[in-house]
Amino acid sequence: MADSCIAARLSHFLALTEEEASALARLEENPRDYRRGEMIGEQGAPADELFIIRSGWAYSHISFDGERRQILRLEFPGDLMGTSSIAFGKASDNLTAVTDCTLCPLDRPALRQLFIDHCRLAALLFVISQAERVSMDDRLASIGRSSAKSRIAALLLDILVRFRIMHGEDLDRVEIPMTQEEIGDATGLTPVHVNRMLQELSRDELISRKKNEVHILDEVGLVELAEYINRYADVDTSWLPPPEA
Amino acid sequence: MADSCIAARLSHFLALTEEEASALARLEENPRDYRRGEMIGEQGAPADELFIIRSGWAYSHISFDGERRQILRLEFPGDLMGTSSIAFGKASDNLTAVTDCTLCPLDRPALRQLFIDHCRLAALLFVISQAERVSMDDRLASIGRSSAKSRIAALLLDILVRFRIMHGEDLDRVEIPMTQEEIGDATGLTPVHVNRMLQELSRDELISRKKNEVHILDEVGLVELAEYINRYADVDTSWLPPPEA
DNA sequence: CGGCTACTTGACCGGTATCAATGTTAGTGG
DNA sequence: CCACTAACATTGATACCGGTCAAGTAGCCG
Repeated sequence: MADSCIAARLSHFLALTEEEASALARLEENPRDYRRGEMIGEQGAPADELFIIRSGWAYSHISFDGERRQILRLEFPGDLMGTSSIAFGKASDNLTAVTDCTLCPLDRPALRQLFIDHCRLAALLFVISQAERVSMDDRLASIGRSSAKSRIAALLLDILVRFRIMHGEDLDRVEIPMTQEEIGDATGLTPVHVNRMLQELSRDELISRKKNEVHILDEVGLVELAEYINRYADVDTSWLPPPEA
Repeated sequence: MADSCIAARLSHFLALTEEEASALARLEENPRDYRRGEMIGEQGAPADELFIIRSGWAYSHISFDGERRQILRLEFPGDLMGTSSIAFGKASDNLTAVTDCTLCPLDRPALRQLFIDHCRLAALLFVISQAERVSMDDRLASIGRSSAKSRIAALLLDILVRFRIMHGEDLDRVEIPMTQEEIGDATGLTPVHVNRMLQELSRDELISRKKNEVHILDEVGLVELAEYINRYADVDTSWLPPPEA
């Protein structure tokens, strides 16, 4: 099987059949490249594509009066982006490339076919989307009810934990290619204050930084500070329909 | 057919086949009553039920150290609560009755069977969960990036717009049976500040209040202040798999 | 009537935003 | 290789929004 990002991602939750893996691989036939900072999709534009990230980072965000904006989700290799446009004809958010990245567009008919042919994968996508929703719940709680320092800690942990899905459990450092302004847009803070909080986290010896790389020194301390709950650890796939053989 | 809450809800989005409707009807169990303030489900508890609200208000919330908490979603009649427990064995949030209310519990194992037998319904649930996610996106943006007054305005508008679905488009006043502390838990504010902002909205003649009833005086002004986007436009289900019959 | 609970009001404080200046790094063209 | 530039990161000074604390008021229900 040619390397399919989405298959690699899903197989962390479930042992895929040969059939399923190749159906997924077929979704990724026409990769498209975007440059750092390039806008992939725009709020309000008619959208009948989803994207699977093959490489690079992207994020979805809502912007207000042109200045303020809120980053909603960071999207990593293997993630399925733009799923909100499944429910609406129009995109509800902007998609922007954080780094140069390669995406595999996938149109709604293809997804539909997947739902028909591979119910088990459909159910798995549903489960994953619930997990994402729960993690949005946690972000809402974090932004609504905790301090700037805790929010930054929560963001860092979320990135770390999600990277571990692809890179192994002993990962303790991540290259974060976002500007501090972007981190602020994700956490609801100003860039200046992001900077100060990162410094405080370093001073508290919870993390250390070199260039864009963040090294997690005291994960337990960070988890406590952020009141972080790792939701991906609890995903339950035992109830899914059986493989179709 | 005895009135099935969930079939009624889903048929707002899609014409159900006879087969599908009766499969849904089989999921239903006896309605259950809860009193104002009663906890319906608890964070971390094993959860194998979903609920459809037949009457009353409820909300889901996460609580932290016992004091602080964040209300995630307000749930009104017709809403499906507890879907995150489909993906996890355990509830990720608390469910509490705002008013006395009547709920229809749905059996989770039976819902699993539904995924196997009726992929189209599974896809529909997927779509609905995406729509909910988009509305969470808006709340995240509101809480992350706007002022206290705007957040209150956004909450009021959201309640109003969702009530209109059931009570008609010319509705301009809503009875809100929440305490100001609960409004604070929904918007990430303290009860004291909620009070001040409500008074400011009144002083600005955007709303007026009598007891718990809020009268929307200047909807355009509120929408502008909150930068509110009404997402409850038609959900697009045109791409779903065809009925199986 | 008393004792809740929720709402209201005022005084004050602190965390975060804002504004502004400086330092640092990467890229670009000569 | 260096000068120039443009982002981005860092630092400091100050302002303000919303939090905290505390006291008082108004309903409501026994």
